[in-house]
This record gives sequence, C-alpha cells and structure tokens, in this order.
Amino acid sequence: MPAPNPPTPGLTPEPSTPDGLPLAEAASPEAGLPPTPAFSPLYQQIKTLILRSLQAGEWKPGDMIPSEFELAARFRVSQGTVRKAIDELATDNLLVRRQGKGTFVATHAEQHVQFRFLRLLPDAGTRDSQGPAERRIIECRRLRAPAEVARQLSLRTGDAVIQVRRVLAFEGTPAILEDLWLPGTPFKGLTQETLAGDMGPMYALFETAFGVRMVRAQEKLKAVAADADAASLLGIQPGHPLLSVERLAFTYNDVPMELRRGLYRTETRHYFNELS
Amino acid sequence: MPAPNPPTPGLTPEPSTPDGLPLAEAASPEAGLPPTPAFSPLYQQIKTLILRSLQAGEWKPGDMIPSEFELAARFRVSQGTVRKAIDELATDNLLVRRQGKGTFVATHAEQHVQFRFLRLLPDAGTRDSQGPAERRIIECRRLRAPAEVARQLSLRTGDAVIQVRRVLAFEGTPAILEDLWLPGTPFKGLTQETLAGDMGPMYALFETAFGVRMVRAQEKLKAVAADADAASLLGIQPGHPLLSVERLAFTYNDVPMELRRGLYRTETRHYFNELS
DNA sequence: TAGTGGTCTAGACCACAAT
DNA sequence: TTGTGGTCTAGACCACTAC
Repeated sequence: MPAPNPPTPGLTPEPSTPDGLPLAEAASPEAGLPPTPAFSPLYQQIKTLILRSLQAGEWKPGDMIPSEFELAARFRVSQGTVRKAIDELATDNLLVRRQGKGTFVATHAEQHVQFRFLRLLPDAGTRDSQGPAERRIIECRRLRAPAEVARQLSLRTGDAVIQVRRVLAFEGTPAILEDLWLPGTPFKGLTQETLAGDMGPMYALFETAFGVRMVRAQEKLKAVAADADAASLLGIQPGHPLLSVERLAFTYNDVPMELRRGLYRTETRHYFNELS
Repeated sequence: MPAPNPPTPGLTPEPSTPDGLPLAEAASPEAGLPPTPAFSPLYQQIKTLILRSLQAGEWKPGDMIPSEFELAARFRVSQGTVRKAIDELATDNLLVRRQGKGTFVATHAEQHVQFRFLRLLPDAGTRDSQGPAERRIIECRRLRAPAEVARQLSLRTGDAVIQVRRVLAFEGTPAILEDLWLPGTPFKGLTQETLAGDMGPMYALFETAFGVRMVRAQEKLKAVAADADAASLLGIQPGHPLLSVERLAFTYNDVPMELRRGLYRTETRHYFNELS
C-alpha cells in the first residue's frame, strides 16, 4: 500500500553521503521568520545526487550508469521519479539514453557529437563535406595568470595557468587562430607533445587524460580587425575583419575550466546559431 | 478499469479533423516491404493536434488554453499524456505554464521575454542598464523578391515582398543597421507609419497586427567590413569591422516568414551565446 | 529470453493563485 | 474554497538490444 506522500525516502549508505537524505523542506520548520521558499522536489534532489556521483567520478564519460530501477531502489523513490531526474540530465547533455541498452555518461569522444561546441560551418555544403580540420600547435607554455584570465577562471592573479596557441586549417587554408588558458592544477602535465600526438577533439583528450569533462560554455562574439600577428598566422592582410569568439567553458557544477579566444576567418564560413 | 493499452483513443469532433485520430501505426500493417518505422507515441500525436490548434488560431498569443484535464477529455487520453505533450511545447517556447493559473500561448509581448531573439548585450552591465533602443525607420517599401530572398522565404522570384530598413541606437549612438524582408501576402498593409507608431518589440506587432507569431530562428554570423552606406548610417568609417547577422525566422510548422540582415557595431557590445 | 529505456494510465496529494 | 499546474507513486505493456 502506497504511503500517502513524501514517505521521507531513505538512501543506501554512500561514500560521501553518510546519511544525507533528500529533505523535502530545508530549514526552519517552525521559526516563521524568513519565508524560506526552500522547497525542492524529490526528482531535483535525485538529480543533484546523480550529479554528485558524476562529479565524484563514480561513473566516467562513456560509462553506463545503473538502470532506472536500480537507482530507484538506491534512492528509495519510484522509478518515475528517477526517470524525471535523468530526463533533465539528458536534456542538459550530461547523460545519453539509449533504448534497450541503458543510460550513459555523455562524452566528447563520440563520433556523433564531435565538435559540439564548434559552430563554424562552411557556407556551402555540410561540416563533413570538407575534410577534418588540420591542427598546428604554435605554442604551449606555463605562466602566471594575468588578472583578467585569473578572474574568469576563478583563480588568483599569478596562479599557474597553461596557455596554448594553435591554428586550425581546412584544406590547407588557415581558418581559426585560438588561444586557450587552462588552470595549471587540473591540467598538470599537459605539454605540446600531448596535444600534438592526439587525434580527435581536444575536449575528448581532456576527459581521458585529465578527467575534466566540459559540460557547457558561453561565448561572446565581436567583429574585430586582424592585427599583424593574427594576420600573419592566418594568411590575411592586417585590418581584415575577423570574428572574435571568447569562450568560457565549464565542468560540472559550473566550475570554469577553460578560457578560449578564437579568431575566425569568415569569408567562406559562418558561425551558426539556433534561436528559440 | 484501464483497457490494456493503446485503447485506440478517440477524439471529440473537431472542425478540421473530421475523425482523424491518433493512429499508433501508419501504413502497411501487413505488406512487409518497407520496414516502416512509422510509429509515433500518443503524446507526440497530441502535441501535433495542439500545434494544429495553435496554427489555426483557435488560441491566440497570450490566451489561456484549456486545462490539462479538459484536453485529456477532448483527446480521450490520460492527463499525464497531455501533460507530456504540453511539456515539450513549453520547452520549445510555444506555450508557457503558470502554476495555479493555467497554460498560455507564448507571445513576444511579455515584458519578460522581450527581445528574446536579440543577442547583442553591453560588455559591461546588463541589457537593462542601458536605456531602451531608439528606433528609426529608414525606409519601408514593396518590391519584387530577388532570387535569393525568394529562395530563403520559400517564395517565387518576383513575388511581392516588403523591405524594411531601420537603425537602432543606444543612448544616441547608432549600434545596429537592419534590413528585413517580409512576404507580401501575410504582411499586406504594413507601412512605415505602422512601424513608426508602434512601441514594443516588432515581433509583438507582427502578432497583433498580422497574426504572425515567430517561433524560432536561425542566424549566420560573419565579420565584415563596413561599406560606405553602412558606415554613414552607423556613424563609423568605411572598412570598420561589423558583425553581420543573417537571420531566418519561422512561424509554426517551420514556415519561413522573415529574412533579416543586421550589421552590429561591437566596440562596446557583444553577441552572447550559450552552448550546451 | 531477459534487461533496458519508452509510453500510458489512474489516482493521490501538494503548491499556487484567484475568489 | 475551487481550479490550475506540479509532484509522486504503482503497475502494465511496448520497443529495442543483446544473448
């Protein structure tokens, strides 16, 4: 017989969650001072717990997570509730459902979603109608974070960061010049050789080599004129219009993990965006 | 007593749907030739029916639609199934749910979602920290569609279209030069006076004056150099880098209804985008 | 055949808004 | 108090995948 409702569900003992249980209410069950709107639906709390396991690395990118029924038993809720939690995580591209197989931790290594964050497309044809991007690492060095870089990466000025500069070309024509800044600690050991010896998306390498999964990003676009440096690397005249794309990418929990500044040539390509 | 499953639900007589009923299967129940994957879940079919009512104008932007239970009765399905259909329509920004009140047809007239499609933000501060955009209509004329415009709007070359050119300024400084092309038939009667006399978002005007609701759009961005014309209207030097934003906007059912080409000044503003 | 996600139902109760 | 959407449950059956 179903208990009325919220049966104050329990949770099987977890490493980092001694007892921690989804609480329907937050604080102040009586003290009516702050009109605490602190109420969170069960499925949201389940979502948080799953997210915590993802962060903790309990399931790695590409792994299959436990079935909906297993998770339901573990969290002591119904399958439908787990389902709704997973639904939202799948919508956020953190998990991928595959009917008949299971639910998997999303990864940048899949063929299907490669370059999910690269929005530069050829004006004619599809992304695949041109060959793969040719990559050339210009430099890769450790340095102390300038103030602005530190601010955006939530570091302190002077903390160690790694800077990478590279050029991407399509069919021999340079198209993108990128500068990346990565926090030194999580990316300790990253060298030019690591990058050069790798095929596939850089974010896939970050997952396998450093356990850092990029989950979302925000970009700020401007039109700028090429300076001498950029012009020379991209094979254009100084003053030529370029699309400047400044990206801040985040891992789980909205932790910033990469600052990237790209300069795109857009004579035969464009940045594509869907609005809804 | 619940019938096993799909109880082949019925539908109350509808104007444009004499009997048409959600069919679980499509064609060829026996002819095993094409491995027709034509199967559509009930909630998808309900979604289509609701969409049809939206297109037909049964409920207009801002209207409240019938409650979930009413729709469930009308379509002869359970409330949960209607719920899932509405969920998806709400995710697509076609409907807006308001707890305790009802579900409403989304509109561009709401304060909250104004300029939903305008992604140009000030580098410092928020969108609201600057005054509202000042609008100046440069011209508004009827003409025969050039080939490229016709193609994108799914018209025939030479069909009547309306072209609008305007400049948007912030605090006295011109920031955006836009050219719009609209199909002549749905927008019959649109004049410079109509546009000039109107406050509020242009897409809100389109809803109230022409019954055209823009649902989604796609944009292609490039960096370009200002020509003499644009330079003069935007108060910059020719050759100055500008962000070119070419937008194709759609109503219900993916029907293209507007082609727009904007040139954005990005010295103190940027185009913002979220990736996930 | 077994296991997974996907769909659908029916019913209970909660949260929010208007009356 | 009533009506709306929001949450949660329990159980049935379907569709896809693998063995």
